[in-house]
Amino acid sequence: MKKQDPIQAQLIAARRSQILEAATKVFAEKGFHRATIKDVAKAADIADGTIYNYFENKTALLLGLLDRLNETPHREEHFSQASKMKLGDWVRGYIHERYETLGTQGFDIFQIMLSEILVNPELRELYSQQVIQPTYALAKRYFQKWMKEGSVKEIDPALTMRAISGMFLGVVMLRLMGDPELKTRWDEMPDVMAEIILNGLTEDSDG
Amino acid sequence: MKKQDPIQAQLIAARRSQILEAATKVFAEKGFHRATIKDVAKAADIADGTIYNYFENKTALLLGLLDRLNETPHREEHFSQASKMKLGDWVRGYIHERYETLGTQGFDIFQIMLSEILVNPELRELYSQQVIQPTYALAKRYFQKWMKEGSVKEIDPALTMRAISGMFLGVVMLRLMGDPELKTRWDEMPDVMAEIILNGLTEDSDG
Amino acid sequence: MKKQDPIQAQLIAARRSQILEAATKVFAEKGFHRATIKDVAKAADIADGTIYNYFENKTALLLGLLDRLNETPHREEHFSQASKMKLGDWVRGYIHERYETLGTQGFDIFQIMLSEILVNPELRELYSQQVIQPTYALAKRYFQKWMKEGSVKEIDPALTMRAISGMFLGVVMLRLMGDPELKTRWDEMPDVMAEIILNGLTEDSDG
Amino acid sequence: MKKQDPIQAQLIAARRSQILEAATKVFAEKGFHRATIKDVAKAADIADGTIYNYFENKTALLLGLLDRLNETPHREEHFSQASKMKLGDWVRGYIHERYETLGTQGFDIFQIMLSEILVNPELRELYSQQVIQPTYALAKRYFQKWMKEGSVKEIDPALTMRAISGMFLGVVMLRLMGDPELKTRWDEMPDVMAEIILNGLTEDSDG
DNA sequence: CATGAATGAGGATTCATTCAT
DNA sequence: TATGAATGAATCCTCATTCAT
Repeated sequence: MKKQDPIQAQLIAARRSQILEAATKVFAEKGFHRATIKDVAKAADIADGTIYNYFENKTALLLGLLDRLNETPHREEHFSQASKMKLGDWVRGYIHERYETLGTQGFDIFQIMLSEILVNPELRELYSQQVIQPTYALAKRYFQKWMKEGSVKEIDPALTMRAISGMFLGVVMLRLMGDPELKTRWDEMPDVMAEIILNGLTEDSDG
Repeated sequence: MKKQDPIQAQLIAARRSQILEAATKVFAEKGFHRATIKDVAKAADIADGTIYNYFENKTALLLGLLDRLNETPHREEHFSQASKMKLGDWVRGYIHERYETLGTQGFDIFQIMLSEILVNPELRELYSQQVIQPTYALAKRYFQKWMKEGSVKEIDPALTMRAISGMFLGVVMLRLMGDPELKTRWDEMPDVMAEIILNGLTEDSDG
Repeated sequence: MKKQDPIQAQLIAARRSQILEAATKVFAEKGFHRATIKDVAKAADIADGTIYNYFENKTALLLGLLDRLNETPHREEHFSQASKMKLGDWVRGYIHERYETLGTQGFDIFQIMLSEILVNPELRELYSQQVIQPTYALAKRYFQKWMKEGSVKEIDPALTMRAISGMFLGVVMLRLMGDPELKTRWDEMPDVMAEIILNGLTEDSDG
Repeated sequence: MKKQDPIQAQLIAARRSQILEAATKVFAEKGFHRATIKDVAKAADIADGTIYNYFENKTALLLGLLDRLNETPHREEHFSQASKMKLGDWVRGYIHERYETLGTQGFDIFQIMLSEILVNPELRELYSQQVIQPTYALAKRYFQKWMKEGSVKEIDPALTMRAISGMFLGVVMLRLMGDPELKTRWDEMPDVMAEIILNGLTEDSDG
């Protein structure tokens, strides 16, 4: 009431950012459960109680992180370029981009998030609604277009999408689980995955 | 004073089994963190303290479960049949089998396990050593054979294996995250996945 | 810079009133301990901090409420009519009036107040000084008059007064404790109490 | 299972007693809200957590105290002697006894209890069920007998009982509120109260 | 080995109060 | 004076683990 709403809103957003920043760092280091609110507060250089002025509880910090991850991605943009490219290039590009958004610290926090998602229904639901479903919806449109064009075989789009996004997710999981090969040769994965997705393992004529 | 080792050993093994059985049930129901030692003890119909005669601490229960999951699988057996079949049939069969070992409760406990693996380095290491690496080692042999035979293209085996097992893992993850489509149509997934792995999404002639 | 004292004083009084009004409502609804300063501030439509410009701390709000309850009562007035009436009528009237000042919300706030008085020495002292002692002092005068007139037996006035006001208080307590009979038939109590106080339970001749 | 049930039960009862003893002392000194579980644990010379093996939560300690107060009283016994005595003697005796059970520390703890009862519905309900209602039920029987005998006037028993027990309660309240007169002359109160209850304030002939 | 009562460190959360603006 | 964000002490309760019996 005292200050103008827009400025207020900015301050609030800034403080929330500051807290989420700290949370990202602390959670990535110690994991969600081992990290305490005090840890986060210290990292953000504020008092414990202040966190509760911006987040309902500890779990809400995770939800906040999720929201944040979601601000970045330009999924739609990438899909929209599909029509302009050869399918192969597009797939490689897509994988690349998807994996780039994870970037360094992204892995750590994605690891924490996945761990909690597996165990926390609320978070799971949110992730489903905010990340998975929208992606499927988007992908479906293009998939159908490709099928009509004949650049993609006539197969069940729903399950195929799940197999493919499963591959993305699973490869990340394997890396998160510490596979050294994946860590070292991470940059080669998009090509490998794209090749499998597009052409499979067998020579052209097999079945 | 001590009884004969073999009998002792059997008793100990039995008691461990009893406890792990209980742990499986309880963890699957409540998750690892929410489940208490008391819960497990009750489910096993023994005293809290007794558990500590067989497991060093709560985490050791998870490690125990992991060991246990590994007793079952007949990975080697399946691989050994590879030479006898057409590649396509073999892949479909393998996926089927892999997913069957999860069965009902398997999903719940795998969910818990994955969640912890992501966050607990010790567990992660164990999982890597006992499950992932052996699988890779095994798969690698056959992969190379297939390549020599020409039934599989010449591609990097290490990364390819990771992409494929990533797909297995990721699809399970997506189901664990609550995807309704995957729950309903789970039985159709092996065929879809096999088709992609073998032939990719594009018609034979594409690139 | 300061405005004239009288206006200042009025503003201050008004703001205090506004706050106490809100406190009454909030305390009655949630109880003293469960109610937060924020609750009161919201109800008063002011900022938390403002309350501290008018009251030293949370407890002072209760003291303020007590002061306020004391502005209302017309104890003296009622007593002053004693000489004009028959004793019986006067007693019945007094009880009626005393209970009327409680009125709906009165009960709730009295409940809170009593609860705190029992536990908070400062409040207890204030209640004693501002409510109990004045009442006794007043009552004593009339009591002695009635004794001289012979309309009341020669008994110890101090203890008798305590027994009688104890009855008033205790009956309210019983109602506050949720007695359904008292809630339903509350209006009949003054007559019952008056009858006991005046004539006791036994027929005229007993002892 | 290890030790015999009866011995077990005794140990448990003893520990509960030990804790309630400590709680009585601590609550009486600091009040319910100001007293911490740690305080009680220290007073009982046990660890904080141990309390929670015997009581669900802090409030349960109060409920436990209430139960305990209820073990003592010999209400029924006293009432059963009613037929043998003159009404006047009986009433005086009853008041005496009722007030004796409070004895020294009883006042402190009753004070805490009342304070909480006024504010805690659960406790209120329990007090109503375990103390108030049984007393009413018991009293009602005798009341009706006395009326038939003619030793008590024909008045509404329900409300009369409430007026009288209200007097008991209220006088205690006034004492708890610190009335010095009541503290000093407490022993005289039963006679004063009995006189009022039996004969009222007025000389025999009045109305 | 089995028991389960005792332990007590640990952590999320609340909220009265302060104070810079 | 009004504001309300920031503070951080305070506390209930949980639960893995120990150990005397």
